[in-house]
Amino acid sequence: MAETHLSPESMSLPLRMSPVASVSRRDGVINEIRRAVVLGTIKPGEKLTEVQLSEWLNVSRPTVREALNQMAQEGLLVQEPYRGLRVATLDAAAIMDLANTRMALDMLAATAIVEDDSGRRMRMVEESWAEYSQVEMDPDPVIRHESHVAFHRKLWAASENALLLRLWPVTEAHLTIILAQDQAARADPARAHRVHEKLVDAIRTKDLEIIRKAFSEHTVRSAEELIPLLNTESPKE
Amino acid sequence: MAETHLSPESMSLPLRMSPVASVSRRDGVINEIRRAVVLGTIKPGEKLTEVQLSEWLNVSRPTVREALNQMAQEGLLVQEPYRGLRVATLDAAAIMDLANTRMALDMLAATAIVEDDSGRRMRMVEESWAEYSQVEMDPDPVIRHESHVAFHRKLWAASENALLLRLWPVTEAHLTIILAQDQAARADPARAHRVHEKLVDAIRTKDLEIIRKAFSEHTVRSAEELIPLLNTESPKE
DNA sequence: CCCGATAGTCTTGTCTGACAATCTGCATCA
DNA sequence: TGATGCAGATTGTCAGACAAGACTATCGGG
Repeated sequence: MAETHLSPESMSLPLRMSPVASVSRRDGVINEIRRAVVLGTIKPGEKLTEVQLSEWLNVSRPTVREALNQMAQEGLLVQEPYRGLRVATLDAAAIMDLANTRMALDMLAATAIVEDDSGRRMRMVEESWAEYSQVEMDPDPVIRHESHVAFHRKLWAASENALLLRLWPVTEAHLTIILAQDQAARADPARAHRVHEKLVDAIRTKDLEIIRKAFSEHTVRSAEELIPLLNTESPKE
Repeated sequence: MAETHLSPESMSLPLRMSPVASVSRRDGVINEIRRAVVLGTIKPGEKLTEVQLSEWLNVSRPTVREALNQMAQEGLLVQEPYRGLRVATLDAAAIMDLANTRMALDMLAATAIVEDDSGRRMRMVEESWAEYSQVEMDPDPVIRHESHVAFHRKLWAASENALLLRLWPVTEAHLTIILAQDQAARADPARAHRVHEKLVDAIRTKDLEIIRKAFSEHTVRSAEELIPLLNTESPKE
């Protein structure tokens, strides 16, 4: 996988319409590493070195370093001083922590959405759902993961709560780790579609109790299903 | 500020938890800038340049850069590509966002604390309260701010929710900005003491409704009081 | 006189190369 | 055999440099 150079000059045509703000090289590096984690190319617990990655991705060490710092701050990587970085591993407790925290924040977002009389926030939800529906069946698991993640981020964005949006990257990192640990988790896009459709339907009712049940179904239940699947092997290198 | 070496061999008991993990120079820079923001030395909206800060703090530009990146990620600074960094400013909506989000997450933490039968989490709350009480009347406003912030962080830590702890830095950054924008907000330590005492008392009852009321009193009310005090001057340099 | 284009400058983004601090593993010696 | 110390590896930090994009001010045209 050494030939994934993100040389911008190779493509002279400015016709890429991806809204990815990957203008900077650092963002490119981040995307590349994140993709490797999602794909399982880099396994949880595996050690990463700055020089290795800089050769790998054909960028300088400072650039790699900035990317790694950011990802460590988000929690996708864990950093031990003078000892390197590893892809984070999460245990059963962490999975439940994520589920509980998302319940709280998803409900916060939902409350803000249903309390908006202008209908703008609800419209944003519909937009997110439409975009998600378009690509959810993509054969590329990375694309599916990204669209899934983007859907939930847009749900938070629809609440128009500025802090919530800032909390998202950290939440997403945890989510990514968990899904990366269990490959089977993203094996059933049809089921994912049904669950998310119920979620949107619930939000449309504007009944917070119904919404809570739908989120519980979506988040807590899937977490409880995920925990027994944990392969609890010790971190190796 | 360089002589903070305390040899770990001197104390053989592994009792100490976090003396200051500021082993690195980057953390020193972060603390320095954060302190300047809290003190009002750097005002919201003011522009920061990397070279200026590196001369200022006597460190290299890459080090300053790493610090600035981290703080931008936390939200204390806002970063516009090729245009520099400024101390973030928050409007009334953002203050209410912070209050609502903290309500949700504080209640999540409180729920985890009261549901813990071992009593360990409640003991952590008591510890946090004891530490906070010791320094809350310190004449240095920065010390007071830090102890206040540390108290709330430890409340989240007491929930033993790993994700919550990772969400704290972003939350703290918003809190810091808001308090920095309104100097008067930290002018009354006695009142702060009463409010926080009621908070701890409420948690001791283990009654979630009482706890909710206390947090509401603490968080939402103070936010509503803060909003009219906003000096809505345009960002200058 | 006012307005728009262009050049210069400033700041960030990135690179190269280097050195110090620290951890790890292996070899040596009591 | 066990402890010690040295060498390699990796991170943390530094210095200097250049390119890319954005801001500013001057100059020319309407």
